[in-house]
Amino acid sequence: MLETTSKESEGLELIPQLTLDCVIFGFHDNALKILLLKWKGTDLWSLPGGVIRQDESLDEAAIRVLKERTGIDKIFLRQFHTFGKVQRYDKTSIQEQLAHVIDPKLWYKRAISIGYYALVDYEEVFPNPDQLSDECTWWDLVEIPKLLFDHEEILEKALRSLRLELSFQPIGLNLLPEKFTMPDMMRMYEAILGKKIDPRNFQKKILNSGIVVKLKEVKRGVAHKSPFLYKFDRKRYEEVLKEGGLFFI
Amino acid sequence: MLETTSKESEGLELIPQLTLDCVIFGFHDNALKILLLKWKGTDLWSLPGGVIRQDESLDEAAIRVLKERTGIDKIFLRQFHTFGKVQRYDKTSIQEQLAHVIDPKLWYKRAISIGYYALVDYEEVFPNPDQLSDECTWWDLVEIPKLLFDHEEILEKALRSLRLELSFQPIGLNLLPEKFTMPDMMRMYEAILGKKIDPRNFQKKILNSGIVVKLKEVKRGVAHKSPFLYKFDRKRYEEVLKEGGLFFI
DNA sequence: GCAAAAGTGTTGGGCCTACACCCATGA
DNA sequence: TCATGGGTGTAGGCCCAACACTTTTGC
Repeated sequence: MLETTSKESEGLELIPQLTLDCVIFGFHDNALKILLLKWKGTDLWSLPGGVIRQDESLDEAAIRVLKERTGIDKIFLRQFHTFGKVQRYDKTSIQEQLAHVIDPKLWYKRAISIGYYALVDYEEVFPNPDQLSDECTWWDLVEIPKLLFDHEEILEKALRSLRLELSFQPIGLNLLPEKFTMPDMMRMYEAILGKKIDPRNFQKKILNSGIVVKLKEVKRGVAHKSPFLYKFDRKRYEEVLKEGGLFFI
Repeated sequence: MLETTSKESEGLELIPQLTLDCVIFGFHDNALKILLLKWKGTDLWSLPGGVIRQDESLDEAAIRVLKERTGIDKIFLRQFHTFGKVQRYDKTSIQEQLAHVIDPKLWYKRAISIGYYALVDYEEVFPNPDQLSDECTWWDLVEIPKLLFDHEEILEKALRSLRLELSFQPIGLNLLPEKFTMPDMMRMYEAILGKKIDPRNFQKKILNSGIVVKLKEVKRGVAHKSPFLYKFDRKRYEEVLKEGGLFFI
């Protein structure tokens, strides 16, 4: 999270003391992944973030940040919380650690940050560092390093919100590729919820809801039995979303 | 929602362009009520709101606003959304309508507002207008007048969030008085959800959850059969909250 | 042929829904 | 005594959870 005027926004009018942070979720290798930035010349990691211009809405700012970091612009995005404690973290320590990147005098005395999370198709993302970082990398949820600022708290809350949303809405259209297998989808749910699911019950439930349709193809080239492919039925998916159709797994 | 430096905060350092709006829910006469302010010398209504001081957290600011309007300081409070479109409403029109109260030159060109909702015990509230309004009054949810700014949208979203929360958590400890009857509680649920509930099923469900205990008293002085009184079992209530115990009605 | 993952059905229990009549009280 | 709202039980269905073996494929 940038809490200073960054190079990319130089000369543009910004909303003072207001920033945003994005928790970008992807799914790969049967694990939930999160996109993190490594600060230049350090081994310090944080969530991607940005500032808000006077001429863009909060949602537009979040979309811009996501586009910059991932190359994707059609994105599932949710604002989940605004973080506004007076002392969100130890600023002095951060200023020292990042003094070689940002002049300590440029930090706001206080910043409020709006938290967004996004679900993206891992395969379509081209991670792209910003001017203050020299790496933008996917991290497995269970291997996340220590994060700067209050980003562990933000991540925690994003994950809780995602799990809640998953509990009463279909999710996944944005996390999975166009065609996917039922075990893929199930492992996505397992990764998000952090628990094992019974494959028979899962399949019944998903098929009953009608949000996916079975294709007349199987996935070839994988070892063992070839799994069927499915795709989302977008119309039905939207319907279930609108109904607020309960959807506990 | 104040979008200018108001008298009450004169001389205090504020976070620029950031405000907060509160949807304060109460329950009375079997109806869900909302606290609204009438702007001085007008018949224009809006939600109570305020600004955020540099030395207070967002939550503290919300608590301060609630305390000022209701006199209550132990309050059930939820941050539910941050509203940040570039043009949240027709500013020119608002500036004209309120020109006699606020110098049009003092308005921010744009303000972002953090939405909170609160559940309070109607009986304990002493509604108290702020410096810019001459009335602070409860309104029945189904009789709400047109609201200024984008406050109808904010109210709408607050209600959706409240209903969602009601669906998977116990609620009501803060809306009902110390002792209440089962029909009271049921009508509170009906008022929030906007639909009829079967009294037998409701009672079973609530008693099963263990969040209330039956007292050895009945409510006297009401016409017709005397209903039993109940009170919340706070310990069990907190437990169910933590479990995230599902709680659909 | 063997190892690994995919695919698939049934049963029991609990929970939710639907539904109607009697009772106590104040007026 | 009457009108009004409070209090209460049961039966059916649906959904959910638990559970294990066969099939297919690549190696």
